[in-house]
Amino acid sequence: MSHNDQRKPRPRPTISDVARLAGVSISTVSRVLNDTAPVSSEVEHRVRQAIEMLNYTPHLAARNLAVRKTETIGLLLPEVGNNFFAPLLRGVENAIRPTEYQLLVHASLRVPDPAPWRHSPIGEHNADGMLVFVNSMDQAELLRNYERGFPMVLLFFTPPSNARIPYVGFDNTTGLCQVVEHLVQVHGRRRIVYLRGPVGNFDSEEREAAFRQTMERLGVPVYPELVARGHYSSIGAEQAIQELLDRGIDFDAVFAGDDDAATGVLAALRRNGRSVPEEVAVVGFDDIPFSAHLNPPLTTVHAPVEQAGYVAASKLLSLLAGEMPELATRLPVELVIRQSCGCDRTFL
Amino acid sequence: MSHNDQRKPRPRPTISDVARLAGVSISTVSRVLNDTAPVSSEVEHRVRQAIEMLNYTPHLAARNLAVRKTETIGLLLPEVGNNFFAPLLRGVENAIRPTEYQLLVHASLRVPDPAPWRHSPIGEHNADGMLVFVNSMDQAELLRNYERGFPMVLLFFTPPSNARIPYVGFDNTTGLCQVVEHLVQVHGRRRIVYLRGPVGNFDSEEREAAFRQTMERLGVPVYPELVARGHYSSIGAEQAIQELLDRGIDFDAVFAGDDDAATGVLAALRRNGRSVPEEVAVVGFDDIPFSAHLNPPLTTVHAPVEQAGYVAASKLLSLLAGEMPELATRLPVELVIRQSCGCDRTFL
DNA sequence: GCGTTTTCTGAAAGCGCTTTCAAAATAGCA
DNA sequence: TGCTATTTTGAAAGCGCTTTCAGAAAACGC
Repeated sequence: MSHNDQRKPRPRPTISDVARLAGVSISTVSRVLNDTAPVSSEVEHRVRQAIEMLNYTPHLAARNLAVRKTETIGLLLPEVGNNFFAPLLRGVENAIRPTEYQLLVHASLRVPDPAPWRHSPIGEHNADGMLVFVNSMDQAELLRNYERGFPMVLLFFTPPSNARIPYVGFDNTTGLCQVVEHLVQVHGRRRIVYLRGPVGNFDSEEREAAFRQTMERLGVPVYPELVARGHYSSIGAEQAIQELLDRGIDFDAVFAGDDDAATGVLAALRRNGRSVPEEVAVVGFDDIPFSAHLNPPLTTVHAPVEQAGYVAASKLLSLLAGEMPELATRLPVELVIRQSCGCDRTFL
Repeated sequence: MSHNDQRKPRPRPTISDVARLAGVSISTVSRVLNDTAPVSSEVEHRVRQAIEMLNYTPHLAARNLAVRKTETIGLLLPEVGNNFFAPLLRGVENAIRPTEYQLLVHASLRVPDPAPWRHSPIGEHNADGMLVFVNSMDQAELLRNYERGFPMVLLFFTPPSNARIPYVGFDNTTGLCQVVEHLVQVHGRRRIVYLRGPVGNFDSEEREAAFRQTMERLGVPVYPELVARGHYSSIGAEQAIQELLDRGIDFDAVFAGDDDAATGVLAALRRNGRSVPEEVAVVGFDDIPFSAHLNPPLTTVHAPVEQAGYVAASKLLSLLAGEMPELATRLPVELVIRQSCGCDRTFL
């Protein structure tokens, strides 16, 4: 109803205003702004003074248009509920900070686009390159961007085989191998439930393959009734476990998929009076900060999320610099043993 | 070293390319793109076809320049380590999604700026308005933007008294009052340690004031040796508690500042063999998802972070629409009682 | 001092789009 | 059919900046 009554909405000064006030041409102002050509110190001083007085800030859109670069890199995420966006972002930020680039973040909810000609909300038109999180962009668009030569790097999934797009992910295979070996070799568990992530999730599928392979190698069967979907979420996992329990299915360990899911597993088990780790051991994946504080402290595999963000952004930066970074990076993960597996490490 | 060998880096098509291919003028193309004026259906069809063929996407910087709007709103954050970044972003995204706006996120590390004329990395020049998180922008710049009439809304802090900038925060006072009352009235605690947040943090100061006030009202003293700084972080709080313990200071409860800090408190206490809640009760603030899974489940006050993001973004949107939203919003918080205070709620 | 470099500066074009403004095409009506 | 009212279209200016190009000024050499 009422008007926005912020005061003095005088129009923002432009480069011409500065030029006029300093008594020079706009070219000169531009030169002192960007230091692209020598300017006599007397003139430079006048210009700086004018800038100061007017409180002038160059208009980025105009600049971008003129130089045909946006100086921003995009980060495309799927639904933002995920607990590891914070560290991921931190990594990206750290890589980007020393540069001129800005970060444009977009969380796509994957709604079908109303305007068919308007492609992704972030792309060639508003970014010089982008970081694509798994499940945030469909394959067709990914390919289209690739064909156009638009710089991208993929986070936590690999590109279609014919596209040479750099990506970074975790060494899921080794991680799973280690945690499973630990469960069966040191704790003698055999009926291990495996909680998958969301359907179509790359990491999830890779982990499952590694799981089956390791189990086979160790000679312990993967019981079909013990693999369920935990959706990498606390409540999803809780329900999955509850259902197994309700169906009277017996198990002595669970790989939760990730740590979020592990908290759900812990909750379900506790509510049903199953002791962890005595009756059932539980392990996660990711090692989010809270894992150490769960009850019992969670044995999990540490995934360097922040580093992933950093590495991905660095790759993109080098792509933008015209270089071709290493295509694939698998960040090493590390088994961190606490107590939920049955080990007796003292806390912290 | 090697070149970026993505193929076919043919230049992106412009509106002129589309016009030429469709055999019309660029004005016409613009019109079908934006539906700003009637276009005969035959022509419209040709244009759409051309757009399709060329896989054309309008260049946003150019468009922004022409219309003098950026269609993006900025979100300025301090260091992104914060655990409630994810829900906050989710709220903001939800509010923004139905609109045309994009979200530009910038985490400022508060480094002194090298180029003095280049103000905030996000501001008038690249956004139509912005959401300013506490501690992410200095007062001078805040005021400067305000004077210019640049739309902003503040998150978790109030503006200088002479600036009518909308803000949203939590009802810290009520929250603190409730949790403190609970501690002293139902659990009879009297020697309560109070862990402050980071220096200069608005919420922290507000909470401390409320704490002192409530204590006074209840007639229980605030012992100076019991107030320390927990920095709203797990390890900060852990150290603070450890130090109190080392100094042999006695206490029977601790208000941790926030839930992150509470996990640190719990860890320190456990490591030193103090039982929670029997010997010392601990409570937090925020109610992050993990709080329910801590050992023991944390009694805390629930702060609707996602809602805060949503409300803040909505306010900004209405500011952008030329309206003046309600200036101050204090989101209600709610005491959630679990077990770390000494209550015996069954889990979940 | 005078021609020649070298340094500094301004005019003007152009980045890709929107948006007047007026002309061209079409429709409406007598 | 002729003339006006209406719809559809294109030319051109302009958004705020960078950058080429060439001219002006200053510095240099002899």
